[in-house]
Amino acid sequence: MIQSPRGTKDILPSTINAWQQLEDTFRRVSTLFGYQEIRTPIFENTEVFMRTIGENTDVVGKEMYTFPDKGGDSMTLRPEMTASVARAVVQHNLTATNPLQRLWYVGEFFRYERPQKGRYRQFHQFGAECIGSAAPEADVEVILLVAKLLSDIGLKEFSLEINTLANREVRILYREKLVEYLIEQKSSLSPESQERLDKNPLRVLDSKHPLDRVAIESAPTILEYLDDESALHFATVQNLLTIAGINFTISPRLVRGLDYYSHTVFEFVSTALGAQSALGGGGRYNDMFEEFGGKHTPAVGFAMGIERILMILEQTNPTLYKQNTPDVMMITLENESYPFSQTIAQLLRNDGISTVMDVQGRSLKAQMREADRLGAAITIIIGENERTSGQLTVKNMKTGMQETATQENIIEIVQKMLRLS
RNA sequence: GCGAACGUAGCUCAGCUGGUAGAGCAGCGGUUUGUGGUUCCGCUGGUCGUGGGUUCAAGCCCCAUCGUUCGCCCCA
Repeated sequence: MIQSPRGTKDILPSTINAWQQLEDTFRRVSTLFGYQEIRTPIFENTEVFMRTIGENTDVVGKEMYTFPDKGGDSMTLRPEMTASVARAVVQHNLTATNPLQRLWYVGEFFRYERPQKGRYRQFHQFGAECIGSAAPEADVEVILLVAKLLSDIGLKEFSLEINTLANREVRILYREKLVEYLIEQKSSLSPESQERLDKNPLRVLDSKHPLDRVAIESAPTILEYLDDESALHFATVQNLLTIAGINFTISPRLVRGLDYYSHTVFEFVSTALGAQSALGGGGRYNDMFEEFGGKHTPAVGFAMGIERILMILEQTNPTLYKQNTPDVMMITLENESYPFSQTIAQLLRNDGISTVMDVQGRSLKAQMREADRLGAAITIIIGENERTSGQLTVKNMKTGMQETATQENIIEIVQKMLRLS
């Protein structure tokens, strides 16, 4: 048997309703905040991600789906969206007509790694980017959007963690200080972290390895090195969040895995998940647009993993998974009645009443059972009697009560019955 | 990429120290012939993940492979 590739999943009709409802919420909340949808290609020139995400990050180092196309160019299935959005904004010079771009997206992404719960090779993210503002108000706007989204989705068990990675000068200075400190402790660090010392020292702070815990606890934090600009930016973010009534904690060790962040970074963490606890996160990236030949454009954005959201909702909100049910099922008793049955079905459908009918020539009992299984609110029985007399039998499946109707008033009768049930 | 566990009917699982497979649910049909969801009865459905090997004999033992799960790494 041919199976779907490792780390990929079919989304079947039994769960599609939850996906559609989530997508509706994404669209609605994004629109509430004035964000507009953007769609970009599923693959890009590999360079798009190499430049922005950082060559020493795991995403680029070992997780990208990269392949040569037939012309010999290196292509990569997108592992995230921010780089693609930045590329598109520069390519179409969107900021020329409106220097502030509020954009959102939802789609599939690809990372080549070992699948486990809540982590797949093809996965789905929702995200938003606020492009063109360096102000802390933009950072907060994005966080408020996420918070509104989570609460509208019905997710309660999460917390917000924030940190600042400051501006470039501070970050470089801090990185030096941190490396100085860590080198003293090098022998007691985990092998992974010893490796990170050269490549991505900030990531050591985020290590969960027990060996690193002691060193991390007493490591200098970036908060001790903030200059006036960075400190003011971070303070304003905190102030605005507080005014908005958003609870948060400051985690000086939150650094995110990608190279492009500066100033505010944040993560929404589920308290209901295991190892894959991060629901979504984001931060400010002020230096990405130059990479694509655009002018300096400060921006802030975030992304959240849909599979993880669904994992939680599956337990807390099972009604999300309810499948769509038809309003009416036509029960057709013999071959001669099918044309009449079909005529009635079309009549109902043209009035916006979802209607199914038997297409297998099954028995009355079987058709009734199917109507029940599909959750049809109403059945309309058509046999020889109805066909010759023009009197239709309309049954309310919940109460079991039956009425008769004619072709002329059938819509009226069905509408009334639907309103009552 | 590393470590561990697990793959038997559509689903959840049983299957003794190796003797060519079973239950519940679901599906289909029936219960006096035009009424579902509850009872009762019957039926369909599996090259036991796949490919090798050991054996008179493999769902069970061995090897490989694919997949899943849980960790590590990292992240959504």
